Amino acid sequence: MGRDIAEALGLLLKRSTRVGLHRRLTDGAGEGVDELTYPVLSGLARTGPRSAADLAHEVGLDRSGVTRRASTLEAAGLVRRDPDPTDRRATLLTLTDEGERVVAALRERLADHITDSLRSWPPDEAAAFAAQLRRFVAEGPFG
Amino acid sequence: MGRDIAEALGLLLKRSTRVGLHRRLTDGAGEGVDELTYPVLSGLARTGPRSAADLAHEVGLDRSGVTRRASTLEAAGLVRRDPDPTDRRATLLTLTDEGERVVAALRERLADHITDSLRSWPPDEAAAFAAQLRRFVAEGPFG
DNA sequence: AGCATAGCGTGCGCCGCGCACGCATATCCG
DNA sequence: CGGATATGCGTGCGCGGCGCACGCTATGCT
Repeated sequence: MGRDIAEALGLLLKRSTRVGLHRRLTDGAGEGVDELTYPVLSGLARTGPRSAADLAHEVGLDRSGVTRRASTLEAAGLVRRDPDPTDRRATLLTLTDEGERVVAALRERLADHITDSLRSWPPDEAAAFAAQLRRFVAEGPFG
Repeated sequence: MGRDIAEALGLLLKRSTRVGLHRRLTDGAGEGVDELTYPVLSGLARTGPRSAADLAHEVGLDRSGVTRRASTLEAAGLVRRDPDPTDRRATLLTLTDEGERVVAALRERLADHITDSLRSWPPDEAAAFAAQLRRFVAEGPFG
């Protein structure tokens, strides 16, 4: 039964890599945001202002990569570099209002997409599935 | 509610990219198989012998990439290049017995991993979740 | 004060990837 | 039946992202 999940997961991932989901999601989403910068943007929205090193660990990328992507986003006006008030070495990456708006729009777009694909499901089943998926991810094998 | 799924999916994907899941899965799995070659191996196991072009479309990669990865796997003795009997231009990529064994072992390893992480779930809930996940992927927004 | 440590940005080298070319074969059409 | 076009394959090339390491600044500990 774990085998069923593994198989479904495999298929899901096959279509959801950077070149799949993130590329399609961010296609035509404006200046500076693409399949590479999106994870940074999204991670930042998820946890609020964070240091580059923190974000790097979160995204599973090298710190330098996060820095560079953040610079792209900064140039596009979606991310701001604020000095950390408690540590003058650190700079906190923060979403600008525009950045917040963009990421919110993208998330809504994805959510709509998913909701739409669940149109034919009984509502209670869909809700149960959502809850279980959340739980699976939270407890899941990829913690 | 699609929003819940989207969020969970985002978290899931964040940890399941090539550098995450596939890397950890194939770590120490033997010569020639790593996070890059695994998708080729796995896709081949899923659909049987196929041409490189077909596989490329399946994996969402350029044909040249598939060719190169297949060469790696061939050198490791996991994949064989058979001439297509119906078309002398084409070469069918085929898993060797050793290749079958390796991919089976990897899948079992992943399945065990997942099953293990569902230990605390009521069995019927887990089964229902597996079925729903399969359905979601089949009908899903990333067809 | 002084040394070890942590955070940041940047230059460098590696490597995967997409593009395009050349070659072999197959198919189509006159 | 034969030339033209199309398809499949492997490979060379250039681009670009990424990890590593360096230099710099700031911090903390003794």
